[in-house]
Amino acid sequence: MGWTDERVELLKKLWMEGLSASQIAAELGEGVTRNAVIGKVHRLKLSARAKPTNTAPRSRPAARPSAPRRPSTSSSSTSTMSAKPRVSMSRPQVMGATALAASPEMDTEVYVAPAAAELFIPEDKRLNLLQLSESTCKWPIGDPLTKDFYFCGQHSLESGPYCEFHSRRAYHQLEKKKR
DNA sequence: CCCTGATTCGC
DNA sequence: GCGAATCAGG
Repeated sequence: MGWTDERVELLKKLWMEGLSASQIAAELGEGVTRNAVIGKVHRLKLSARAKPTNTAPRSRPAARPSAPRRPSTSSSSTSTMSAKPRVSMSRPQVMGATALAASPEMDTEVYVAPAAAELFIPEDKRLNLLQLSESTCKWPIGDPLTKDFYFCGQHSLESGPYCEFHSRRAYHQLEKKKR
């Protein structure tokens, strides 16, 4: 779908209201990605959303060595393809003053706090060192010097040695700690 | 990992 | 003009 006047206006409005590109894309409907939104925003020259008192130096040589762009026709490269439609994503995710701008459906949502509950592994699910396997979460729990030590043991992700919960946890800690 | 906007460039 | 891919950052 092209950019009709209406859609452009909505884009402008939402952008100026401070919504993120992905949120605007979701608002505009299917077939519109956040990249499309950002691209359009740039073309409209309304990038500067809020510039109180500062001349942004815009220092960025950017880097585009010579990597091949889109492979027009995705031939059959024999490998495990894991498609991720990225469509079923509708997340309010409150941020700043943006939240009240778009709210098609404000339902009575019940928020169930995850927290500690997910960290508790029933005894019959705990694993010792010898019980670990490829698809087993290797997140250690407890004191290794004590009998009170075991591994998470949940089914681990393809992308790592941990289950979803612990994988996320490990990552965040690492990035934050990173130098 | 999740996400953000910015940029480039084939179409 | 459009937007996917990529970059750079949080």
